[in-house]
Order: sequence, then C-alpha cells, then structure tokens
Amino acid sequence: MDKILRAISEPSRLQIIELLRSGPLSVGEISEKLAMKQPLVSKHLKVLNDCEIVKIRPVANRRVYQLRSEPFREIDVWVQSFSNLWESRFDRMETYLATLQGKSEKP
Amino acid sequence: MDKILRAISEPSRLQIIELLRSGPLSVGEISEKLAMKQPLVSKHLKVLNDCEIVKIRPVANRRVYQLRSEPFREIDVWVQSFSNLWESRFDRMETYLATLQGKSEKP
DNA sequence: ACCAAATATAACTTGACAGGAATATTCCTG
DNA sequence: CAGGAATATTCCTGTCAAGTTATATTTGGT
Repeated sequence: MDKILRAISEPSRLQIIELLRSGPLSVGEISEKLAMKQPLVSKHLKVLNDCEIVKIRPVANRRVYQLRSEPFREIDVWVQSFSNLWESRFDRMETYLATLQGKSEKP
Repeated sequence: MDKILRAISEPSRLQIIELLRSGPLSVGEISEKLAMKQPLVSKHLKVLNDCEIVKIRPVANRRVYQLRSEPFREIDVWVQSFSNLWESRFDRMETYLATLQGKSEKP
C-alpha cells in the first residue's frame, strides 16, 4: 500500500500517470510531451511497473506503457474505509475527552 | 495533491493515521502505542498538520490530534476519476496501435 | 549482417528527509 | 511562582532517491 502511494506521490510520476489517463503511450512520446529526458522517464516507468501501476507492451521498436486499474481500485477501497470520517456527524472528540477525564481519576 | 500523498505514503505517518482512525489521541499516547520516540511523533504530526490531514486540540497539558476528513475526500475524488480504467471492458491499446499504424504511413 | 532508432542501464552528484539526542518551550498543578 | 510533565524545536548524521550524462542493449528496417 505505502509502496503504491509513494510511487504515485512523486510529482514526475504523477505527471506520467495523468498523461497516461488518455491512453497508452511509448517512452519517447511521454518523454516528448512532458519535456523529460528519456532515461528519467524510463526509470520512473520502471518504478511504476514494479508496483504494477503500468503494464508494458512491446510493439515494433517501441515499448508502450499503459495504466493498470488494480492499484487505483486498491487505493479506492482503502480511502473509502475512511468515509466514516465525513459521514458521522459528530467526531469522537467528546468521547475521547470523557475517557481522559475517567483516566485522571485515581481510585 | 502530491503533498498529501507524499505525507501519507511515509510508513511511520501511515501508522499514525491508521492509529488515529479509531479516535483522537495525544502525542504521548501515539508515541507509546507505536513505540516511537516522542520527538519523532511530533515531527510527523507537524507534517500531517501542515497538509491539514490532522487537526490539533489543546486539552490541559496535552495536545490531542485528530484526523480531518477533507484530504481523504480529496483522494477519493481523484482516484474515482480513474474508475473508467476498470469500467470500460476494452482498454485503449487497439486504438493506440491503429494510431501508430497511421503515423508510420508516409504521405 | 549492418546501421540506426528506441529504450534500458550504470555511474555519479546532489538535495531532501527520516531518525536520534539534546534542549527549549509551553502549560498545568501544588 | 516554582517545579515538573507534555510537547515542540534544533542540530546533526546517514541514507535514499531524483536528475544528468554517458553507454549498453534491444529491435527493426534495408
């Protein structure tokens, strides 16, 4: 989980991901459209591939990279498990303060 | 966006976040439950506070930290914008290959 | 088989940041 | 208001990763 988040949080890689939303692209195309040097693009793509955020299809001379869906689904599931944060009208502060109060009493 | 993701992707901070899911906690309690040194906890909480992932409420001697909902909603919105990745039955590879084919023709 | 294009890898430099120890600050309590 | 607990800040150090350059490798076309 944190691997995926870490990979995505890097600004250059986030750019690549946003670019790949519109469809698969080769390394050269990514490099050109983002004005990033090709070796850097390759390295970032390697990181993205290692956590299976993208998949590779070799076509002719090129290697075409494409987004996978699984990691995004995974993030989706994880972040939705926090939905109680905005769905419960009251936060737990009052409960916590009461607990604190209880602990301060010395029996 | 990437600031939030970066903050969350750090393993220690992710631990803190997971711990705070169950409710607000003071610095000392976090430090104890995660077996992390207090200054380290304070520093991570500062990072989380700077991107508004947590909020602080001073209570007596302590400072109680609590999760905010907004950043999680933000991530949720963002990641759901990728839902077309798993909802469309066909990926765009064929389309891309056709485009490639078109470009290779020299008029 | 050779040449050239596309991509990957290696070596290196540099900046950012996590972790640790010591210290400063804040704030309650008696 | 002095003492002490809880928390924040500062300084330091090592590590890791992003970026750059140069080079290796793969693959296709002719």
